[in-house]
Amino acid sequence: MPGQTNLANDAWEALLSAHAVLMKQFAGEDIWADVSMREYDVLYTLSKCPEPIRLSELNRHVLLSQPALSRLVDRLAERGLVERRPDPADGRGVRLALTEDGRAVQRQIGRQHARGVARAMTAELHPGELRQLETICLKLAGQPAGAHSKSHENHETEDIPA
Amino acid sequence: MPGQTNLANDAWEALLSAHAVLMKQFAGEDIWADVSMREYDVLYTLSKCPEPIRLSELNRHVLLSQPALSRLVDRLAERGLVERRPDPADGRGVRLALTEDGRAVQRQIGRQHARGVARAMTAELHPGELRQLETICLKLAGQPAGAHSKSHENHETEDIPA
DNA sequence: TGGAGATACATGCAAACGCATATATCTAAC
DNA sequence: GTTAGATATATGCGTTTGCATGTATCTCCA
Repeated sequence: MPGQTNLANDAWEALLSAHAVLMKQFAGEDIWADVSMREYDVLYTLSKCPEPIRLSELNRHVLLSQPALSRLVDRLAERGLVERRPDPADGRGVRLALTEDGRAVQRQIGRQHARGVARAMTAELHPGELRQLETICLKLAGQPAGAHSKSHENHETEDIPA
Repeated sequence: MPGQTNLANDAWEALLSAHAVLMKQFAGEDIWADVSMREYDVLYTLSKCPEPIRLSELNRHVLLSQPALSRLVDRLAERGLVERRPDPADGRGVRLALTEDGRAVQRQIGRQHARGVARAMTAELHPGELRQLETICLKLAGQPAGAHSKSHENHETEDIPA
């Protein structure tokens, strides 16, 4: 069934292309003086966790090798944006959470970044397409749309992905 | 209109998430011994160009800084996979193309990678969704679906994105 | 024509990355 | 209770990245 194959590969290429174009656009946003996009990605992920999470869990959401993430978190901790403490339940593990500063920084950058994201996305897509895109991508990410595992329902205008 | 904003940001987050999950999956594919994924991305892009292209043009398709791409191409050239020659029409520029070796390597890796891509994408999405995804992502990438600028119509099972 | 500014690519250098591996802890089987 | 193997994170090290900037060429207008 090479038809399916081409269809799938064309879709993946398009996704990759959209990702690259938008990332470049966002990278040019001039709001990354204090915190790089990768660092923001970590801060954002942490901001969505109701409780401290493990490094390995964080690593599932961030496209970095485990050592690279470990050291990135180091730097954020040294800057006082993230708190890293041993896990009482597992001596090997660490538990990571935003500090107050970290949360403040995430919100501040996030607010600005969200405008850029909304601008870029709504410029090309109408609401129906945005919903289609979300649904499809959630499937690809392995968390089908119905599965809103916990919180995250309808914050103000909070919540801004990287 | 914060409704649109949330919609847009949720869609972007989903796209980001899908990208990360799939990239990790593909990275684990065990076909990247000779050529890294980033290098393959360059080889693939070049493979789709009917004629040599400029570094700056290539850079529009690859998520790397200009100096990083310049050096990545250097390495590929040293390995004999890419040919880099001055542009007769513009003394500042270079023109890049795959060598025969480069084309062979791209095809070889691409063939295997394409299977992984097809497997991952078709596992979660049906053909209609694949088409929707492609259409939407092409809009985001700024090359609306109708605009198939040149070749690229219906090769065998050729054509495998990174 | 000539010179200011823009553009294309390359290079110096510090920071960040990935791979391999070390270390510590946990788990489970005996 | 030991011990073998798995898991979570950290560290050494060579490679790659990005930023700032350098060099060469092009463009355009006075």
